[in-house]
Amino acid sequence: MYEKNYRLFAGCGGTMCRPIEQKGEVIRVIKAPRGTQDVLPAQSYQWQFIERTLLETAALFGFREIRTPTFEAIELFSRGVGDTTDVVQKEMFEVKGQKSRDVFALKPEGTAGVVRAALEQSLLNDVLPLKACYITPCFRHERPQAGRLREFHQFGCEVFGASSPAADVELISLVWHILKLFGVKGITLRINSIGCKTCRADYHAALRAHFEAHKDELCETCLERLSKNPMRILDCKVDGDKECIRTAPVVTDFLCDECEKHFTAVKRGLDKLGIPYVVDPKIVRGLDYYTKTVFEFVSEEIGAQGTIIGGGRYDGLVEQLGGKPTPALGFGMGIERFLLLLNAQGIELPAARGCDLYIGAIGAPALEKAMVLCDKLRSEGFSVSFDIMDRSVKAQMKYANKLGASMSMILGDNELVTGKANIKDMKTGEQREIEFETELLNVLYDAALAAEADAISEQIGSDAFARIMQMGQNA
RNA sequence: GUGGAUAUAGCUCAGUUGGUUAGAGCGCCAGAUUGUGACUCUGGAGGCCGUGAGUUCGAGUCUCAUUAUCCACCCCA
Repeated sequence: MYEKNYRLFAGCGGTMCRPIEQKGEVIRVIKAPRGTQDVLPAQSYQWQFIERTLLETAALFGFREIRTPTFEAIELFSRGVGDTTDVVQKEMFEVKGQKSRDVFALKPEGTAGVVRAALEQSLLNDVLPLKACYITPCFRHERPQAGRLREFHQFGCEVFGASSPAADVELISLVWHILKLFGVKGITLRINSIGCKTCRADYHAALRAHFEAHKDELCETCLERLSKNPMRILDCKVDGDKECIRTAPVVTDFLCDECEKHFTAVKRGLDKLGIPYVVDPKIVRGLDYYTKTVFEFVSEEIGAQGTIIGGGRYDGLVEQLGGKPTPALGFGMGIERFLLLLNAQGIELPAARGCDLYIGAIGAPALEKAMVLCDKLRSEGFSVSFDIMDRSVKAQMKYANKLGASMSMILGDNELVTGKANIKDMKTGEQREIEFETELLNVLYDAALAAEADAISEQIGSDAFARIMQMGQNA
């Protein structure tokens, strides 16, 4: 029987087809698609905390959240991100409804959708600058690797309407604030200017001319890059330290006056704010829309995919997507990569809210009472639990311990008669008797007040991180 | 898309030159005198050794294929 059913799945391969027999039918366990990740209950507090902190920090800089669809017209990306980019050419997920002829793309990045929404909803006709931020899933069909998933999440910030270098500096300083807040170290800010439309064209031409002359020295991928994205050759892992690369022309020598001035002002602003950076003429962003300032925040600690934040100015994008010429800039941060970094550096995030009280019960009448009490306490805003597993008292206590309940109380026939029960502090083990109908709520309020007082005293003299943490918890 | 490594319990991993019924630690569940957690002790559940074929009297172990995972290239966050 088993053998027979098992054979039904022979050939489909992989652990996803391990059969499980239920009521005579074989039901296989389905695995998540390649390159996707589950955020489990035990870790979701990390996500919640990070997301909250990012949005709140961005709010300090005047950014408000925008939410745009997960899928968009394919043309939005081919026109926005660039027809020739890898992202558009070979990494997009396409989706369509079974009954519809229209094919869409799952968004491979966040910026294009924001620009689309800004144009469609006429946000750019309102007060400028427009500052919008978002947290969104992004999808790219690549081979999964450390720090590279097919579905990943991006926190992004976009500024529209500001051409001043001060905008570039402010945006970078937002990232700097975030990194400081979480206490991450060892991140390098690398900046570059890749010029505007005209001076970049000049530079590309010069670069191509240079490498055409050294074609025989280049590796295969670099030959491909020569036509597609010649700046990438500079960063090649194979050819990286060959003579022809050292002697190659440098972008910054080709910047027009305006771009040159802009870049100088950005560097000056960063100096003013005390933000350390490295000018790296090899930085190339893979998306076509970037102009002038580009930057990356890179870590050495999370594997080969070390760019945690990447961004820059994209003065031509709005026009490209049908709006009037509007200077703009933004960045995207990979939340999974950021999490990898936090873990690599052993940075602990505040734990999720625990259980305030566990009410154990012996017998049906007591269980009913526990249920009613829990219901009442929950509507007062306390996190409480009771037994829904028909467990023994001992097992209930064990469970309360595993929940990390701060207090516990057991109800049985005796308690129902006297109206009194022992309430136990799970940390110290101390017990005291209370009248649970009248005193329980006060006990919980007292405990909450004491916890808050502790938190405040810890906070005195502490940093912004703790304050934001507190803000979040009170919210 | 290209290359390398790996695949044994929920997790981390043992498993000898191929040899009876595949193990440990952690976790989970249950007990250690009446209705109270943590520490300790005892017991239990949970695996066709990723899948398919081959070699062999005999395969978790050797060979091939396949799938998946990880790492790197590429690309990017």
